Amino acid sequence: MILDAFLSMEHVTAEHLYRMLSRHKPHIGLATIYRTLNLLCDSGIAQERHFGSQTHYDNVVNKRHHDHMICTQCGAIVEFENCDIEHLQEEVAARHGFTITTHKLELYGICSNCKN
Amino acid sequence: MILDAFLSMEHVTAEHLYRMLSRHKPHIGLATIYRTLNLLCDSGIAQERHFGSQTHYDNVVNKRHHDHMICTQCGAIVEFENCDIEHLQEEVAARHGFTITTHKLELYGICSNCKN
DNA sequence: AGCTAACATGAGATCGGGTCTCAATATTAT
DNA sequence: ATAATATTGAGACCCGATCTCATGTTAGCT
Repeated sequence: MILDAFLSMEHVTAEHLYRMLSRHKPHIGLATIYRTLNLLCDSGIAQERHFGSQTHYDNVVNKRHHDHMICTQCGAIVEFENCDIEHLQEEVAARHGFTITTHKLELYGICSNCKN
Repeated sequence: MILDAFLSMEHVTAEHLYRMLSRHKPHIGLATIYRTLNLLCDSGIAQERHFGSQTHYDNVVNKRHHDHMICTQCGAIVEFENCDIEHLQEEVAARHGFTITTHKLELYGICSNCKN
């Protein structure tokens, strides 16, 4: 159930899944949701993202590496890829003798919908 | 006292300040440290950074906008500026009709010291 | 100096995400 | 059917950060 619900959306919080699932299964526990989401992360199906106070779990099935734009008004999350940025990051790191293992790039702002 | 201690270093956590200051002032409270750090943030002297589980407070007096590289081994934090990356970010955002208000770019990896 | 109103402090309670525990339940293998 | 193993849910617990409130400190008046 948790896997199905998770796969049906792009980004979700544990709380959100909990609310969704407890409609059909009233005694589901948050612990199980967190446990399952952690399993999904371990298996590479999900990835944790820390945009705000709550952890978002990103469904990365069939997705390549990408970064995020987050609308601070409606919470919309848009994904994007940009090799040029990645390349520049490597360049900066090399200049400091640094070897990158992971990185985090998040753009916060107002999405096109919220401007109108 | 808190301001002086804060200004004497580049990045610090509330806990770290607390341990430093309580050596000379045993009854100092964590609440006061957090309150003061929040004031410094409001006044633009400090900026919060969320690298790990604890909030780091970045002393931004006389600093321009910059991003960070964090060594996952020793915890060293290196600052860098890169206009090209910023520019590409704006480009990506514009392509999605997005107006950036802030962004977060963090490179995690191994610093030159830790490689030896 | 004396008085008061306004503010700052510290100890500990509280909050909020997330994890852990453990008894109960479900699954699997024999 | 039985025993061994794994999963679940309720609630306790953890940790960083914030809030509360009684006490201390400071500033502004006279």
